[in-house]
Amino acid sequence: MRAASRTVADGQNRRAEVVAATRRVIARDGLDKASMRAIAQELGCTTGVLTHYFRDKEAMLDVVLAEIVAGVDDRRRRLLSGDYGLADVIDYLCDTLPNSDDQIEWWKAWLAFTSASFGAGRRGTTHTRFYDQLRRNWESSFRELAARGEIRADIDPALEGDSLLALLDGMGVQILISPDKLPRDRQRAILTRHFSSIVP
Amino acid sequence: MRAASRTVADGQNRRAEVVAATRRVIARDGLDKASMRAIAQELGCTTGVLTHYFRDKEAMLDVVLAEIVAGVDDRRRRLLSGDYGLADVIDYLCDTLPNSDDQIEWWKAWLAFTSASFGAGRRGTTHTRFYDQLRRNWESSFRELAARGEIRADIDPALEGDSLLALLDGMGVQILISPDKLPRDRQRAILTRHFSSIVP
DNA sequence: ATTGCATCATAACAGTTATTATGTATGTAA
DNA sequence: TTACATACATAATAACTGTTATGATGCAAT
Repeated sequence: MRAASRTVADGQNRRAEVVAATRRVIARDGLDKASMRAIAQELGCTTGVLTHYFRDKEAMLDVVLAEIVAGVDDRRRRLLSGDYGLADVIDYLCDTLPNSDDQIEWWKAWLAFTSASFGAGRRGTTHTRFYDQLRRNWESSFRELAARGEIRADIDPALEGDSLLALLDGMGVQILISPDKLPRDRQRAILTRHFSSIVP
Repeated sequence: MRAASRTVADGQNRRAEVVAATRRVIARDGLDKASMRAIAQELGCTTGVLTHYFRDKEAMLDVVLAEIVAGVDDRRRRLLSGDYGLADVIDYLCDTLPNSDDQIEWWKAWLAFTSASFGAGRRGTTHTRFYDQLRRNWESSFRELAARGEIRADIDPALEGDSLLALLDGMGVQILISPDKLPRDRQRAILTRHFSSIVP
């Protein structure tokens, strides 16, 4: 009945709409409040839609988590296009941090999965592998920056990657908890201070 | 009946036992799995004990959260006794990070509360106030270190506090996710690098 | 026209949740 | 002993959880 109000080819997007609604509820109300009925209500339908496009609730959450990871990759690929300096990295980091509504949603959902992954075993590996990948990516980026003379040549790329990853994660959490204590210019100051020891 | 196997004056400690069991279950199985029955089973009793000493489940969780905050304060007070240098701060930070079984439990529980506090509003203020306090504490510590000549005199104490707080939080999360990627010596390396720009 | 498939709604199911009320020992004080 | 509060266990309750089965609707092809 209500399907008549939808356009055709919606079936393709319908699945993505479910995922988006799921992520929205998780970010707004928390992972524990993200029940099938709550997600369905967020989308404006019944749970029949969810069960039609996904076998399990777990399958839904897996896709949400996968999209978060893919989103980080996408933004990072945009940074790496062409020659980028330390200033570009700082700009990229500020865009990645939970400043915009979009990023706040991503970060909250990601953090919800993170704390939930401690108990469970299956989704925990997703986190370790994702962070391993981020570590390797940053390491190679710092190696590249050092080779191009953007930063000092005697730095330890792996150590720089680990340090930045930790700082970034911590800043994200702090911003989510009290955004007004850590506005954009404050973030830039922290990042600039962090990189002050590796500028040539 | 089973109360006969307990000693007298237990009534005083019994409440603390409930809190400890609650924290244990949260750290091991996650906040969502920490049901009244699960906590009671962890303690080896029924939910009657829990309802006897606490009005709500929420009241229990509040005490758990308060104990975590108090634990951080206790450890910090031990650091501030007497003259402490930058090396002492690094030692303290390594002890605070989730390296020991105790600290792992504290950190996991804290992180569970953190991600859960985004949706709810009541417990969220606990987080913001706690972090504000940490921020102020670190700021004054850095000011003191600068006055004593342990670190450079031209640093920004508030910025140093914010930076360290973020880095510390991030390192804690990273260690919980993949402890073998961030062992103790690696942690020390990151902290040493972090402080390299403020040594005299 | 009819068959069939995709897309949902509805309802029932068993399980789990926190909360509450009630019962039952045990110890203490009068 | 009697009276009473402490310290639990037990059980019932209503609400909520994910999953599943069953229908209903509309479109597309035969």
